[in-house]
Amino acid sequence: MSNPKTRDDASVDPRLFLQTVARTMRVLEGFGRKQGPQSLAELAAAAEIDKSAAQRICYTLQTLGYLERDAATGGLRPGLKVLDRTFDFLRMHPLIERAVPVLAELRAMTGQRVDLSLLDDLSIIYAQRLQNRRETFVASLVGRRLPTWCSSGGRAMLASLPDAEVDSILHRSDRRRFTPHTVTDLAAIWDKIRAARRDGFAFTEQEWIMGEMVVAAAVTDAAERPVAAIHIAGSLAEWDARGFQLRMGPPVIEAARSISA
Amino acid sequence: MSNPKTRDDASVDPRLFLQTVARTMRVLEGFGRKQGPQSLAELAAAAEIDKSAAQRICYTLQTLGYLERDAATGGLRPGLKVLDRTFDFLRMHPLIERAVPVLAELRAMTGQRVDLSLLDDLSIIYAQRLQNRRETFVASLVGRRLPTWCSSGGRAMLASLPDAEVDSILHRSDRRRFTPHTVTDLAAIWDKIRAARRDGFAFTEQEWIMGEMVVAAAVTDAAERPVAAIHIAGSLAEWDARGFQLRMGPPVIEAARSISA
DNA sequence: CGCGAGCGTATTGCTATGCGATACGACCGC
DNA sequence: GCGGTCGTATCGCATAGCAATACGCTCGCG
Repeated sequence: MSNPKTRDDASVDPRLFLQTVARTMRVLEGFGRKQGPQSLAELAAAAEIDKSAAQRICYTLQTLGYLERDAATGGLRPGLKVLDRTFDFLRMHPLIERAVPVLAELRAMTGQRVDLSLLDDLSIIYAQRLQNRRETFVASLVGRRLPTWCSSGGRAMLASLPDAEVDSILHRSDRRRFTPHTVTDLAAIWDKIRAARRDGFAFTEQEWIMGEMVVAAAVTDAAERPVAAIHIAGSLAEWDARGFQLRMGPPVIEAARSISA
Repeated sequence: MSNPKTRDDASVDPRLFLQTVARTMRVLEGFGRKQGPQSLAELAAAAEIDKSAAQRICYTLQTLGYLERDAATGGLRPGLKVLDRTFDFLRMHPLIERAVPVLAELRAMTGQRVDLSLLDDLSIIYAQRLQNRRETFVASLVGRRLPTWCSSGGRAMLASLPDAEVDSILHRSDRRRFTPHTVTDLAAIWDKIRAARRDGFAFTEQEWIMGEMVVAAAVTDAAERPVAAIHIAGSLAEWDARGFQLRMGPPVIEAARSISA
């Protein structure tokens, strides 16, 4: 996850870098791996610190509401305060507030599921999701990461990047197969990206979830760099691929354009 | 926000409490107040630390991806990594994963907006939101806080608490008016809570947003304590209050029961 | 046109703060 | 009932973080 926005590890100034802060964040990041509440020892191991340090950090985080004890198991899990930070992130983000009404309108107009994702180098992250009527199985939550190289939004954003950066991302990505339809071949992915450049939107079909297809268009900032993507997802049970692109392509392009800087 | 789960300030053991961690979190909490990216000095002031400390903390958080520089203004705002913590919170929470399919089904069945909120003493926090077709103005995001005393979900959860705790929450709350219909009188609120105990769900009408009414039922844990609430929100333009309660009351009760421990 | 207030950034020596080894009691399963 | 592992508590030491200070920059106001 060596985000270009994130400072490079090599260039960290130890005079300004606070070990305690880094350890604290590593503790909070220890939840990514396993399901269910974690023990103090597990968090210590995940953060690569000893039990004493984990004890002090967890005690403090718990005091502040960023960790909670699970009533059932007695283990630790992220606390409610985390959602306050989520809210701040969404509120302070230059795109989100502008995007929300546009997404809502897009969803009302198309009747499909509409998502907003943000680019973070090798991953995209869902920041908003507006589901459609018949979607009962919503595995995706705010904060979910998907690989840039095989998601529709990711490909749309790649299409707005210079070739060299696309190559860099594709080469650093772990291009494993998620469904039988995932396109993993480099040349084939490049074909898809060129198609997205030509059409103004990317299209993927069952590359992540079977039965699902997605059109997506990139949102760019003032410097014309892609920062986000708008997705429209539909079911193969209701649409054929060609008709879906014809119907959803123009609105998704227009929506993305309208919130670009 | 003195959550009962949060350790009491008085009983903090200074031997285990890390000042640096607390300062770091106070910096991140500095975004709550104002709109738009913050300067280093503003964050320092909000966290009540000097510029040096803020510099070290912000440098570290930025390195780790929890803060970002805003491209336009050069100011600071919460970073993408925040959404990873959101995802962890949602994934690790004992209720959320069980709740999501139930909420989706409820939304499909009723066609209304459906929310899941969590109780945090004087506030409730939205953890999931499934909007309805015609909702174009979605001011509410994940992490949004609403007052417990005047929200439908909050009243439903109050109804599941012993009288003494209800009194405590009501008295510590700032009961200001949000719309002309907000019920601020203590005795009147108690009437509403007793009605919720009788009916199994709470009902509010235009107390937070004009034109909106909400039914909500509490979700309880193994100890029968309220931890969350399911809301169904509808528009006065489409329903009358009585009909809405008759139609939405039973399904919201059933949904809340099905995810209670 | 230039002055100064405010910003972000960089450096330093001091000591309070966080460190990690250690120890204790509780709980569980082999 | 006995190791293993858990969470919790204690303590002296040195290092990690502290606060003061200084520098250059950009605005906005005079």
